[in-house]
Amino acid sequence: MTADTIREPLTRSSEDYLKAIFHLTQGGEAAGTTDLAQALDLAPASVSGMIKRLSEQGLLAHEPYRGVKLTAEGRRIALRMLRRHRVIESYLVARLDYSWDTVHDEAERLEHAVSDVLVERMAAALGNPLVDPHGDPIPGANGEMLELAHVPLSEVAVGDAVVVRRVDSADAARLRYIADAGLVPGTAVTVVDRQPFRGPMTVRAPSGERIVGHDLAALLLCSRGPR
Amino acid sequence: MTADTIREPLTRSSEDYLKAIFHLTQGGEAAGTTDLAQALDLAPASVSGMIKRLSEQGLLAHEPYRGVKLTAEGRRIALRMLRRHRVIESYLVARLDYSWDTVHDEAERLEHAVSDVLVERMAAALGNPLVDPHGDPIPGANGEMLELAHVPLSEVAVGDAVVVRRVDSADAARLRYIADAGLVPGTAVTVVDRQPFRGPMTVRAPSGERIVGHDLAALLLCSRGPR
DNA sequence: ATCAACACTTAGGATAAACTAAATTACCTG
DNA sequence: CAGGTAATTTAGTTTATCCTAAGTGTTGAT
Repeated sequence: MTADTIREPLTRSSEDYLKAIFHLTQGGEAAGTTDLAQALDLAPASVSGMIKRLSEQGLLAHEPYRGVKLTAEGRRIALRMLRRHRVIESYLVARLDYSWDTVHDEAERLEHAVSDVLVERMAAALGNPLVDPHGDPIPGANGEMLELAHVPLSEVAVGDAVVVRRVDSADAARLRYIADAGLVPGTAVTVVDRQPFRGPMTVRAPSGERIVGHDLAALLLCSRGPR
Repeated sequence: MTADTIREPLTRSSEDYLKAIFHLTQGGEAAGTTDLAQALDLAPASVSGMIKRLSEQGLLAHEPYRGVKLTAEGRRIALRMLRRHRVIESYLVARLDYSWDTVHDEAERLEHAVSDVLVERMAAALGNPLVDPHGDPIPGANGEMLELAHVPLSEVAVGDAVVVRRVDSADAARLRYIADAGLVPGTAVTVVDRQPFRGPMTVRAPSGERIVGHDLAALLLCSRGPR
């Protein structure tokens, strides 16, 4: 009986915290207050306060001085936000002429304002896509998400041929650079050379040979097969 | 030099106040605190407080105990919100299968979140429409608005033929009723009979003869000519 | 001309979310 | 294992927006 509390609608801030925590805990580790503060561009003390509120609402599991993880409910909400964000990005790019480097900020605001109905209409209009324009998987309406075994380009061996599937960045300038270099998702590339010690690598792409720095290569997630 | 202050972005609340004041002052009269409170579903005291803040920001002209009007700047912002709202409604109906009775609430939230770029993209995608699905004129990007000489159906004389152009209501149930009665904008109707003392009237529409109450007829704005 | 009713404003308080400054805890290093 | 550093939390303040309660202004009816 006490199980399903009547949940009052979350604030924008709360939604942003949950999203950020979701991202930070992708690796399985709890998210630290400072990391969260950095991700959200807030003072650590502000984050401590919000962590307390969200924990009281049952959305976070907080071990003081140890960090936070999402509860099942918190995770459900985070995935809903992620779905919204990625469906919106997909729709804006496909139907309203947005480019993949400018679409993030718009989606960041809209994701807090759209209704579930609108998200589903947009998804349906696009044929329920499984990935967004950056190659990121779009969680389903029930929270299930395609999990793909991608390898960062920075870890592909010399001689190997892979396909760029996903670009792990929201930075507009970086995304434009990647597009200009002809390394968008779907591009087949072969590693020609790799320098050690996080040095640059050389890849052959349809657009020609490119020298790619290690940090950038680490953001280009690739697959060997057709997916 | 002091003329153009750097204006920090308005809050959602402020935008809603400006919109409501715009509507209430359409007739030329100043808007009273109580009317505003009713329109926004807030306590009058809260409205007094916000009026003070918005006046200090130069968006309202407030005569204590006499009501408020918009300044030029306040009006500019209100028209921008109105454009957003009506462009969004138009887009959702045209492209995402919304019906005219459900679209209002969605637009009400989105109008605070969309960028100018997105609004213009949506408008362009629809060929820059001049009216929204309810027949309300959409202000231009520069604030100019088509002003049409419409007559409420409730004031059309017996025997006269007019075309419904605009429905002045945001209430979903009422809008559904109007659609069911076949009286959406664009419909040609002839007044067959009118009862006095705000009584019902009978009109002939393509869908058949309809008896329309006075209050509803007052919401159906009509024109005689092609517009 | 007064006063009751209503409209409006002021005063004071609550909540959410941010901040800074100060205190506390954890952990690594020597 | 003591101490220092970095991470975290607590305490107290600020801003925006709402509230209720109380006080003030306006006005129409007698």
